[in-house]
Amino acid sequence: MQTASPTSPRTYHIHRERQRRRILEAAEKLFDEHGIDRVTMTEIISATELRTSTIYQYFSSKDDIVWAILEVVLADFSARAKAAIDREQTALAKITALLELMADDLTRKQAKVRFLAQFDALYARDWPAERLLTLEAQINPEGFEHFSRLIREGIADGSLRADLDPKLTLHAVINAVVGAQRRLASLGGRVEMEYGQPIDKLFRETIRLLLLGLRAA
Amino acid sequence: MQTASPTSPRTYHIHRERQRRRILEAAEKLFDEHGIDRVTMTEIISATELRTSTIYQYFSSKDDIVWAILEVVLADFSARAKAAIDREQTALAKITALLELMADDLTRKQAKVRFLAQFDALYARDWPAERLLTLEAQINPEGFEHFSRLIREGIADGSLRADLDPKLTLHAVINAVVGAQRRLASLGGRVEMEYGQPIDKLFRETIRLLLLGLRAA
Amino acid sequence: MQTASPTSPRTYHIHRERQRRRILEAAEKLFDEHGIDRVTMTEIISATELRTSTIYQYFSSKDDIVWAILEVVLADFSARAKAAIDREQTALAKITALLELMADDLTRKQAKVRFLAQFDALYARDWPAERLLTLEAQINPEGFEHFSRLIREGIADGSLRADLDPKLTLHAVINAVVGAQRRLASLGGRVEMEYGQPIDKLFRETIRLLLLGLRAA
Amino acid sequence: MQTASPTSPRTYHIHRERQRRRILEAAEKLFDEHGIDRVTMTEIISATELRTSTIYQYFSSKDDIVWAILEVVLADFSARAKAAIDREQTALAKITALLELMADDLTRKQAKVRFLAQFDALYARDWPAERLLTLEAQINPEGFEHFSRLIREGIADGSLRADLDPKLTLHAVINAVVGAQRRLASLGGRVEMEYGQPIDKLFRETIRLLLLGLRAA
DNA sequence: AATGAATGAGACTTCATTCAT
DNA sequence: GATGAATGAAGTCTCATTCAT
Repeated sequence: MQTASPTSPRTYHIHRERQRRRILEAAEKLFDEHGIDRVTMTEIISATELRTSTIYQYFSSKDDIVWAILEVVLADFSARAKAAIDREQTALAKITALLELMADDLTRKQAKVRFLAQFDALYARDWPAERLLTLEAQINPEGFEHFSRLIREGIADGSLRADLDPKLTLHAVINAVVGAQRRLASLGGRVEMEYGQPIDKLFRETIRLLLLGLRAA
Repeated sequence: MQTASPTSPRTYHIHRERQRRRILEAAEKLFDEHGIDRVTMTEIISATELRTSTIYQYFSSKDDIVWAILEVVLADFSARAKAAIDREQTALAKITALLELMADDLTRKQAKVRFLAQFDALYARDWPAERLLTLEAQINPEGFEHFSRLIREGIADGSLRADLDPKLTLHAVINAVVGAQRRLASLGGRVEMEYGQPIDKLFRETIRLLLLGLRAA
Repeated sequence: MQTASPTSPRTYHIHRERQRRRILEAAEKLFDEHGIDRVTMTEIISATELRTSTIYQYFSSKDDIVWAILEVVLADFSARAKAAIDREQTALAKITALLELMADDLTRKQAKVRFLAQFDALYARDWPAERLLTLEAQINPEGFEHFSRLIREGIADGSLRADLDPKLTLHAVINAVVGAQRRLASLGGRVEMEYGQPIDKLFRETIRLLLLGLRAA
Repeated sequence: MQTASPTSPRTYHIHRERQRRRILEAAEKLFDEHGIDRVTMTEIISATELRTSTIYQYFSSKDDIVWAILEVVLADFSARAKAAIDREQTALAKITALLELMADDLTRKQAKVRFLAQFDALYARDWPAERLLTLEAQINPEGFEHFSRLIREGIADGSLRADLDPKLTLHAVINAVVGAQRRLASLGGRVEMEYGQPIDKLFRETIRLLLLGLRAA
């Protein structure tokens, strides 16, 4: 697919950016439909209407594409999470807002959650852990420090139980919620078949119980 | 690789069973070390010291091997779960026992949990959901009926909060706990790196919070 | 499939013969359904309810089975052909009877004709021509001598054109008729689709024209 | 095997076409020497001096190659047949020309005839009949209509017997002639051994008799 | 006579990626 | 920047047959 040949450096840049995005979108769609590891470069290429070798001018490998998508998805979530948290006052309200955001995403952006689930599974053994840490640090420079602080604030403001461990509790909650959310997104219709309950009801019940567990008596 | 030649029909059967198990064990080990989808038949074959064609006399495909392992793992867990639950009296105690069993498995049988995590991820899009349902039905004929009953009993015996939904709550808990457990097993050392906390502490904290959420006030 | 263990030599023989026939029948059915070369030993074996290695006690190879079937089919046809020819007086009537027998077989024993077609195709490059010649000599010791004689008789009795070549004509006719018959049997429904005419009408028209060509004016 | 590197789009196309033909020729030669089904991809590949994966850039499967050869062979024959027929005036002369063309092919292009014979035999049960019909329609859009017309013309111009059936006769003749021709090509030397007559004499005698049968008295 | 187990020798493809222009 | 051609390296599975009992 020939695009009008660009002339100025400015046009070059715009063109390149558009192509890049086109590739990413095609890949994301395919990843969601068939699973990351079951999508071949050839498929991405034909969905993009570029030629095989052209794509390698934009991304140096299939992994590169996956990571580029991850970056976008994580950055987007992180920004929204920050906004949601900042809108609230008490620590409990902040945590609640965060978890509710995840519930919304499960309903409204299920494909993206599924992508993250696949990413975890596939890459759990492959990457040097640093690569993800670097990416996270870059997106969310504060890191997990934030969590400890939130728990301490909550104990202080009386919204959370006093016996929680600042360095542990919120990590445990996040892990469980992320695990639950991604499992539901991955299994999709299968869970509903097995459990006889819609995905979002299940997830919201999980959140409710965890918050009950966190809340000061 | 010639094994001592069997003679009677009885011996035949024993021999066959032993070979089968040998294959399964080799495969399981490899799956755990490199990930189900990254293990090739060729690798399984050379780990088994059987010839290619011999393996196919026992299992008709790689998938077949995966499902056979799944069956063993699920059956084993199911039996232990039943035993653990039966030892307890109140509903809360039963649920606690179940979750604690999962914590034990995470510590002591991490490889198996990781296998299950990979299975879910890989097969989420592949299998006809029925295949798993059939397998589960066969292993645990009672199915999820049990969960509803447990919640009802717990409300009755005063060990659980009165506002729980028998058809929903325990399913949500199980999904969250399974999601958390498998995520921890999959990510392994990476979680510790990221969260600065050992896997089992994180998981036990998750359980503690959920039980707090379930418990009658 | 265990058959009551035979005791006397007599019983042995009967048993062996029955097994042999069972194998042959199963194979012939499969050959017709899927094509000789597409049927595997495994399929024949499971159709027979014998064990893999048992079959090799009866036939030393797949080829062996094919040839054994061929023998039966050819012998049967040869016997009927001889009978049909002997019933007639003039050479033309004898030839007509022979061709009509082939038309009957095309209609009533299409599967067998198809088998012969496949045999020709498959074995055209494989066997030492002698093997077939030997078989034919054994079934029909007179061989193609017969044909020359028939033409000569026909010229003498005035039923055939005088300008026919005893050493050539009937061979040409037989080749054409066999070619036509087997082609129709192989292509089956496809010919009807392509030509819009039923198989046996096509074949009988072929015969009619050839006989018109042979007949004295 | 690197071929002189192409440059312009024009050159690319020529290069591609040449490679394609090279593959087809190598395959056809092998098919003729050993039989379609006994030739493996590996053999075709090493005959072509291309790498495995390169071949698959040109043809997606062995079947694909077979069909591509078929297309060429049929198109070539069809063109020559049309030319031969168009050169003649009476229907009988046209039919004679067609049959004589087939006799020439049997002598001069025996390998191609053998290919067709094998194709029929091998694919008789496999293809969706439509695939061949489509191919034929594309090569010879007029189809079998032509045959009916020829017979009608011949009856009108007095060159053919009046009692022929326009919808049947020529189809029957073609089937017989094709059957005879392919059988002779397939069995090759074997026929001569069995019948003591050279292939082309046998075939020409067949034609002569059929034409005698068709001709007005 | 029957049979369980084993296997050598391949068959057909697939896929991410690179090179040269 | 775009692209046509090429490819190394695997990967999964099949099948007729034999051997030892």
